[in-house]
Amino acid sequence: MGESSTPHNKTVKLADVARAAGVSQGTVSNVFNRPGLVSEQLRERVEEAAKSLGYRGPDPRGRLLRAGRVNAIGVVTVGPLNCFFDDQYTRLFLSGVAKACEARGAGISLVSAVDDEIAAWNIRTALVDGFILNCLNEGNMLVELAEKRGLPFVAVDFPVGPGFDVVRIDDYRGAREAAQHLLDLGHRHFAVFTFETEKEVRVGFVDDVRAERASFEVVRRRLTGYRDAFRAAGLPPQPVFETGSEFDGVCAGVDAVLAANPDTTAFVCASDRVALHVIAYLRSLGRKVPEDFSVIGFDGIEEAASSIPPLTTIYQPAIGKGEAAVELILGDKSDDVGGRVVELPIELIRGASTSSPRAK
Amino acid sequence: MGESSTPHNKTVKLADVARAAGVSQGTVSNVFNRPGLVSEQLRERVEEAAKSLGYRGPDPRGRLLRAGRVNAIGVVTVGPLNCFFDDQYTRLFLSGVAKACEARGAGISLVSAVDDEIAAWNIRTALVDGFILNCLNEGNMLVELAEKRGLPFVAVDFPVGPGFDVVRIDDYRGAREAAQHLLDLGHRHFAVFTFETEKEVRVGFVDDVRAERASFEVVRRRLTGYRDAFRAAGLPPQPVFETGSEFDGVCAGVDAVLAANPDTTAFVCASDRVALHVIAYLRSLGRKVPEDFSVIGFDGIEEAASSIPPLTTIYQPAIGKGEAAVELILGDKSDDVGGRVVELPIELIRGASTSSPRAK
DNA sequence: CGTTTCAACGAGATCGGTCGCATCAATGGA
DNA sequence: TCCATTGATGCGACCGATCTCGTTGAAACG
Repeated sequence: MGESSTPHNKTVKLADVARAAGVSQGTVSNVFNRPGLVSEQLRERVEEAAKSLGYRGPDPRGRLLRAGRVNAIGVVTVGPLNCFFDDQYTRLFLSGVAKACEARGAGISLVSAVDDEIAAWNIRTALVDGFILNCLNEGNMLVELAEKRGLPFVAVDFPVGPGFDVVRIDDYRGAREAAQHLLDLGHRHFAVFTFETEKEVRVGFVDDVRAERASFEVVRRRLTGYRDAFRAAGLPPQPVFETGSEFDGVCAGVDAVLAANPDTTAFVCASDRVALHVIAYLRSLGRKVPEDFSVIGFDGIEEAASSIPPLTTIYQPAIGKGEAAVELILGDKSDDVGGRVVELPIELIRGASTSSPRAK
Repeated sequence: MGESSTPHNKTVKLADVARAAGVSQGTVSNVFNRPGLVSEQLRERVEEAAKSLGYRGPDPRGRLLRAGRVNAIGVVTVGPLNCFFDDQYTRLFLSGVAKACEARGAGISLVSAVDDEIAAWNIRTALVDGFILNCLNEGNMLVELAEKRGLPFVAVDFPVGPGFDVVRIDDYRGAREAAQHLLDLGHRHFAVFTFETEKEVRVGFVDDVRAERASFEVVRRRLTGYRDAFRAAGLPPQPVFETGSEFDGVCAGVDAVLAANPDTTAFVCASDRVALHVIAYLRSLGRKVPEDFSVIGFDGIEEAASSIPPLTTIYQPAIGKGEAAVELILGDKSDDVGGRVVELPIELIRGASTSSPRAK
């Protein structure tokens, strides 16, 4: 009872093992990290000492401080952490990020930015080598915070800015192609279903002023694309409705649009998710797609291809965006001036959710 | 040209700011972390010095070494990183993990374990406060590695072991209920579609020996559940086919089973994903569900509820499992003896993919 | 006016490793 | 035999911040 046999009160560290084995710290470090540099005899002695002391190997914290590199990148998103997993498109994007990180042997840290304060703290203190900034609105604080942190970062779907890299698609063209596809089929009365124009979803019609002032540049670019397509076809402005991504908002949108304009024959949706909601709701109302209404999505997620009917949509390479973002951060650092822009191609996928409008 | 005005070659650190402001390091630290403890006058002086030196605030690496806590937990999965995002069930599980982490202000690190060596390195060196071990097979190295690391960890869907916590469901009962549901409907000829029985998928029939030796305990428990249900109903052993989770394997399974036993009327599937594949393939063969065949899934993912027909399935609380795992790691550490077991309830969801077999 | 008290701040000791360089012995060739 | 080379180790200096004490000064108190 006099003395404890195991020194459990203190964590054993490299120096303890070194002392016990009668060697220097550097040698112990080598035993664990570069065993080839150490003679077998000495190595065994050190390993024995380590085992008898219960040493578990070099603590990554000490290594980190010395090495400087974390070997992980942080993915930031506005909103709660689980929004990384709640959305199909985000999921695909992250899948690309994951694939590219894996290939480079890097890890991924999910950092949340539910509110401004948490975002600030997390971006200041996250243990990462760089950031991927997702779901941004223009002038977003995230970019400022990342700049302040001084680590490399990539902004996804963001207006090009000075000194940092951007990955994006041509949202304007995507929107315009979607509208054009329906125009080509003969549609003349549309409903445009858009993402939130402000930080908070506000289900309802969106007037021109609100459309032009939309916080998210993606939203502005797309709305402009639709507008230009309609205008070029000689059509008056078509109604724009902010539905958000949830089923309820979409239902409200369908109801409102059909009440305001019973001639509507085509729904132009901000995402496949919204489009699938539209189809489900129309079906529940006893209306058929594409016989009664044409519906076009955006994204090209898996569910869109296997839905009934298969969705016509604007495919964007979500996985490719994720991979590109990682490459920008982890890749060649020779010109770290930033300001590189990667714009990935989109493509119209002709499914069976669009057709010529029925003659009335 | 004699001297550079900005000392850009070295990173400025706390000590530099302290020297420039003529205060101690501790005071600078307080200015950034506990501003209230510092007189306004001094704070301004320090902040000015920091700004003029381009100091970006305390480096998290130093803080980490000193503080000890990373404030993040690592989620480990066998296989590539992107398998976190490629599977609906995993996605739900992680959504639960994310939610719980968010609530506690912790971050999430995704750590990959593609092969043994990478797993060993990552678990040894991941900057986390604890691990959630996912997708395990019995005797899996992951548990040993986590034990060696000496950090708290939770094993999900794993045989109970000494000294560590486990989150699971009653797979035996789930399987038995699934089979019983179909037995109650009058089915007598089944096909059981199972996950991989070894580390690598091997599409094909599974004999008793292989079934009993299955690497994954989940698989063994479920197969035992099915077997006991059939046995209790006075039925001979029913064919078990290893399909994996991909469409091709499932098609092969359907073909093989129908060729071997044309009387088959019911498919008992390892997951909703497999069940949906079965339904899709049967439909492509011109067979109807549930008129020609009954199909039951496992998991209760969203797609199962919205499929056509809605899937009958054994629901398991994937999100709840994730939350429970986080609670075990981050929660009350008073009894850190480990060995706690959280078993979450399952539930039979009656969809429309099962019915009484058609009289022949 | 002496003493207590408390806030504000400084000094120094960690936290746990890793890296560069010096050292020392052994080996090999001239 | 002697010097150059090579390989294995030891030594000490960081990496960057935070925590624990102890000190100081001034206000407060009797």
